[in-house]
Amino acid sequence: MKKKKNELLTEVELEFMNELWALGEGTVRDVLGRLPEERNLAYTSAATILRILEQKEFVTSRKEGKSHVYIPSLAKDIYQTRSLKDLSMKLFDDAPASLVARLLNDDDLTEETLGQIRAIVDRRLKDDTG
Amino acid sequence: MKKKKNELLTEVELEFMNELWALGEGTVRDVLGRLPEERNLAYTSAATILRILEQKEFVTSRKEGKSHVYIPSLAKDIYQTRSLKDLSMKLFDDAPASLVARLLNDDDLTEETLGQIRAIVDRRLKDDTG
DNA sequence: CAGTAAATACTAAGCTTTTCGTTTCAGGAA
DNA sequence: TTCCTGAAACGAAAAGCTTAGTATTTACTG
Repeated sequence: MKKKKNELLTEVELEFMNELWALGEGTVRDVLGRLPEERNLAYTSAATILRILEQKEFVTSRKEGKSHVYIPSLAKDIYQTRSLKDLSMKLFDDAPASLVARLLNDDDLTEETLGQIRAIVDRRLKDDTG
Repeated sequence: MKKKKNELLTEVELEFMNELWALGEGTVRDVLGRLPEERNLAYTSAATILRILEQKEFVTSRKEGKSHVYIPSLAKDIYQTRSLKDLSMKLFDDAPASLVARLLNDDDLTEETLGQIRAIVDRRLKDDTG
């Protein structure tokens, strides 16, 4: 009886969702138009991806003229949380703190980013205790 | 001339690497023995995965008696950093701070985890300035 | 050496993902 | 209505992932 739906997007699905999230909603042509020049994906391929996304219920669509307009049915922030949980589980022994530790260890982090992160943590702690 | 190697592990590859990282090194049987009861994977399947990992150069092996002992050639922390960079890039507009923000927004976080995260950030800032 | 048990190598089937060609369909123009 | 255009639906090829069966090799035992 375990339905065990796979709730994670594939690589290409994520690529498309990112464009839809940025657009709010859009047709096949809208999304295709946002992909980088060198992507060179056939129109029918893009249409297929969106149809699959709809089938998997990551987006819905409505008819407008002769086109379909696709709308994300999953908010980006929800999906971000889901992905982080998945990564934390699979690669950080389910310990979000060690994920943060690893992130902060990265030498490529700029001072600015570090400052932002501190601010975020501070704010969260303030909200919590005050 | 772009080599564009795919440096990310697949789902099952990661499952196996996790066991090898925990073990330090191990044979097919060692890894298989660490998988959960209900996984029920054939010995030959496990052997295939490890062979693939070796082929993709995520592990090396040495012969010991009649078995192969597999050794990670990629450290877990390196791979953690790589994965975080990938996720940050693909889902957080390349802004690690927004990744942290999302992580901290998660209601499931315990007080303890929050405290740990603050400590980690504090420590990192101290190291940096002092 | 021959026999046996355990491990590896080989091969392939069955999925899923990614891509796109062909066909079908709907709406507007002649 | 018939023709044309742009879009969607369908089907399927190509590639990669997961699983496992069969064949072969290896190392020990008598």
